Amino acid sequence: MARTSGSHSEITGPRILEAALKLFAESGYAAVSMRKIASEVGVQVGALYNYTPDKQSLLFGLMRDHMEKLVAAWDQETRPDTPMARLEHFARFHVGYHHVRRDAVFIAYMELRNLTPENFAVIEGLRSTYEGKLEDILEEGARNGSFSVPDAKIASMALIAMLTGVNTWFRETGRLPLEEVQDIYWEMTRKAVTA
Amino acid sequence: MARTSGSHSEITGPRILEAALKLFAESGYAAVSMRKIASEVGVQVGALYNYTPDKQSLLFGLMRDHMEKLVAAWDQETRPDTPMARLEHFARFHVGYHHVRRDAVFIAYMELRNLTPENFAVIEGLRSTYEGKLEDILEEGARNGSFSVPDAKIASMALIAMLTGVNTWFRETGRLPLEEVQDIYWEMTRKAVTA
DNA sequence: GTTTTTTCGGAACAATTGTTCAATAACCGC
DNA sequence: GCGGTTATTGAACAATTGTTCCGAAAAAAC
Repeated sequence: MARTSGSHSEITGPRILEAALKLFAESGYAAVSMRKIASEVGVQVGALYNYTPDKQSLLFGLMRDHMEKLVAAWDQETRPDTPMARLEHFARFHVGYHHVRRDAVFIAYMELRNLTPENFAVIEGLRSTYEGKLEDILEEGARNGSFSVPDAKIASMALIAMLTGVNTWFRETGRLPLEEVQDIYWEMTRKAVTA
Repeated sequence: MARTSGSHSEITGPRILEAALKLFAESGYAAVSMRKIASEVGVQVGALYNYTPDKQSLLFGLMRDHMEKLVAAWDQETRPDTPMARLEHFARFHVGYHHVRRDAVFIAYMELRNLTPENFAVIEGLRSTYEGKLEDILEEGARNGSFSVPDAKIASMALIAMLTGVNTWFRETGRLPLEEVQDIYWEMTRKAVTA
């Protein structure tokens, strides 16, 4: 056989990315073979190489895409007037955005080791950019007296770790709806940075 | 050749565990071959199987050992009188203990996916046990009015995520000594759970 | 309807994987 | 220094890995 009936790059391409995202998140980059990805898509291994030069690019593409969209999404959010309101917006945005993109978030945090040094630097830069958004909010709030943070950089890392942690346990079928979880985490966030 | 001069199971055994710990932490379980571990120890692959039945047991043994020691170490700590003092002790202990065992902590959090279901259940149980220690403190403090936490379970997960996050960025050569970092994180922890 | 382009199957490649095992040399109690 | 025990080598195994490539079939262009 050769080209299959109904095959289209606009269909197969995204399906490969979806499959890779899902499988990398489930089992980890190194544990997922190109054949497993192909099988998930319903295609032979060779076909994957019409869409990616190699496995590493597949991973890097997914991670870069996620991080760029994350930064862009935050930049497009409304910007409330006060640091306090901006921090609340950030906390809720972070939890919500990360929740609906569990797999991509998981990969972006877990597969850094499997990136080549150059690719790692790119992702790390994007992560640093995003983290800087929170750091800026904390610094503004510290300056105008809204917050009490001795070190905005450390505080931003601490808060992001806490907020991102929601993904490790929250399930939509669980005890609480996401909105209540966001309320709780925002409350802890607010108290942690105020006097 | 056969047995090498100076070889001893009391020496090789621990060295294999050290090498596996280091390499798993560096590159991830799936990306580390048994040959790489052997090479790090300075031995041939076959020799590893005098010390572990298979690769999975090597990983599981490292993770279980770490988690059991973590729980035991906390149980042996002094138990201050008030929930507030106990929480402070926990925050500082957690950051300190995790810092000096970076590799084991990293593996215990990153390689859960590579455990068989039975092994996963064991590790998950130990993690839950440890987390329960913090949850208990928060609940006691909530009952006697020291803390203001609407949900001790969620709060404990949030705090552990925040505290564990220190490991992702703290380096001893960095700007601050660990003691100051512990001060900052304890301050955020305290404020996050008080009214 | 013919030609060009797009997309994929299927086989092949060398390299690497986890694991087993017989042979053998070093160690150690006597 | 002899004999049993312990620890390791080195080769071998089948299975799987990422990647390449050619031919062929479907789709698109004309």
